[in-house]
Amino acid sequence: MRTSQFPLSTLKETPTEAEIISHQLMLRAGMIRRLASGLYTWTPLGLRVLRKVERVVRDEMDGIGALELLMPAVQPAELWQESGRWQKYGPELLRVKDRHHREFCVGPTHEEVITDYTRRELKSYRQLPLCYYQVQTKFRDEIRPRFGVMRAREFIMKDAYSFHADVASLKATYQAMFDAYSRIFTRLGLKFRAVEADTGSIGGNGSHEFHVLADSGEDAIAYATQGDYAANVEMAPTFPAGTPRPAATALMTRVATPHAKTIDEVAAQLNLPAHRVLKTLLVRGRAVPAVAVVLRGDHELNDIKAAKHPLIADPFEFVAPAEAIALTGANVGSIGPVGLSIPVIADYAAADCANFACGANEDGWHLVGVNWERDVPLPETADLRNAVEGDPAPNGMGTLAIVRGIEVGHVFQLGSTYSAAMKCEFLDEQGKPATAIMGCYGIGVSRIVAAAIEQNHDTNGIVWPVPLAPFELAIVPINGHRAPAVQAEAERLEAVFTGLGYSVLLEDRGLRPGVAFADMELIGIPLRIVVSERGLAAGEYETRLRWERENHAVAAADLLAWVQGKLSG
RNA sequence: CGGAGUGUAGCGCAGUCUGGUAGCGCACCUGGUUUGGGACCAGGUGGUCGUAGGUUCAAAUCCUAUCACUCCGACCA
Repeated sequence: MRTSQFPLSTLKETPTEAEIISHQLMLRAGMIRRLASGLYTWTPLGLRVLRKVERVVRDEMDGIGALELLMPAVQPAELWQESGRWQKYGPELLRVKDRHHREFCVGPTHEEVITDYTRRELKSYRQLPLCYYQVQTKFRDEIRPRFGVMRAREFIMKDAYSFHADVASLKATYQAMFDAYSRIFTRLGLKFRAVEADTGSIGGNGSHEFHVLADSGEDAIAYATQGDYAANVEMAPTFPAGTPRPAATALMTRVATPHAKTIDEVAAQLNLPAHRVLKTLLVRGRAVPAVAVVLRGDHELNDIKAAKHPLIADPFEFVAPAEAIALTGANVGSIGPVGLSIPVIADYAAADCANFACGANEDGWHLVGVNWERDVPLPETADLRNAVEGDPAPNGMGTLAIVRGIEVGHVFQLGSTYSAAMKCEFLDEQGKPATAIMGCYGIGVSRIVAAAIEQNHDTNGIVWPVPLAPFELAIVPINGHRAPAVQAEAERLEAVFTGLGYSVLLEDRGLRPGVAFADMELIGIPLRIVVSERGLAAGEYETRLRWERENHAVAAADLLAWVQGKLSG
């Protein structure tokens, strides 16, 4: 391909709409153009990268025996009503009516369609297991699309679904999928982590998310400093210290804390660190109007864990501030466990505190030197907070560290949620009807492109991992339009490398070298070969790897081997 | 949906307070000089100032409504 024949519409300046680096660079490199909020056109350049991702994904899916099919993007409401999700899904589901006023949705996912397809085809356990996948455009009417294709409304996803006669078969396919995902992200050259994930409202057992590690990620991942434990922070359990509480050395005393509302304000007035101040939050109870949850001041309530607690309402909800006064006699900010008449649950870490401060259940007053058992009965304890950096790791090895990640894949043992609701059945070995067990497995194909840029860029632009690059090789002749020998040599190299199966972009716009280099760097071509009169005279080429800062002088005879060595790795 | 903000040429912006009929940089076109890290000179194309009303002799500018977009929050495979 030659630059004169290929639309490179690079921008020197960053459009204001782009907030994160991958979005900025995708716009500047001319990979995407916005059509409306959350809707993007992939340019020829951008599409080349997208296709590279798809190629690797397809290759690995085919490799584990998954079968590609293609389902409609638009789906009839009836299927969603059958699964119950027509009601559950909410406004994120784009619903449309056709000319006959029949209801449809633009598919955000395809569990219903695949289950419907399979129940029509599936007769016997002998057909199982089955595993299908597709690469398809999905639509989710996100409340707030942002970050370009990272969180777009329309996006491309690889979704796979498996059907099984028993759990053992499901687990085997789940493991094969898990391994295939690991190979995909490895092949794409991305730093990633598989983490244990919340199974959310869908239910089911095993679930892992695959995250590309990047500071701009929307998810927090907790991982063990030793061993390979990793989980979404919302999933990482915390534990009691397991050592005796420090001795009660202080006397419980009432202290005025005028106008102190937040933990920081209270801690400052009392001259105590935040972890010595306990906070008391009122949440809706399952059987009672309110339950008090006590946490260390420096910890955050985890509402997923809270909603799973038998005393706490699911879904989780805070008690309205006005109600708090009636229940405790004090406003939010001055509530504490001492003398409360509603049920109290203490987080493990809060229960391990001694000589702590807490609200006095009277506005403007706190208690200091408080101790469990001596001053207030030790309530029921539970894991109710988000794990933080330095917490003991759940695998018993080292402590937790926290990094940010971009979720690019999710594998999920669905169970029979959809197959039961939609009666996806088969005859088992005894000739009895049985319900299929399902797994589902997604990869955010378009999101991977953005995630890869978040992880691979520098001040000059994108630094594609070789497997993702829109072109592997850039050939830049210096003053080719004035030096026929240079131009001829550049074209010869183009033909040679193209013939060897490399994707080559030849710069033939007659630009000044600086402009040509800047463009090739912005769009992230991994390897650049410069052809010049100087080089020809010396019998060598100047090459540069995108992730390096120095040029290499490569003798003409060695060029082929050099390129092959760099691009095969 | 709540809060904040922005809409002026393809992109980045000034002009709005104080009304007088639209400008700068980049990009683009023509000619010339240049050519190893985003050149220079000269000339040029391109905007119903988001949209619709209103006030006024006169509106990018003041008023009203409306739309779009961005950010923060709630929400979320």
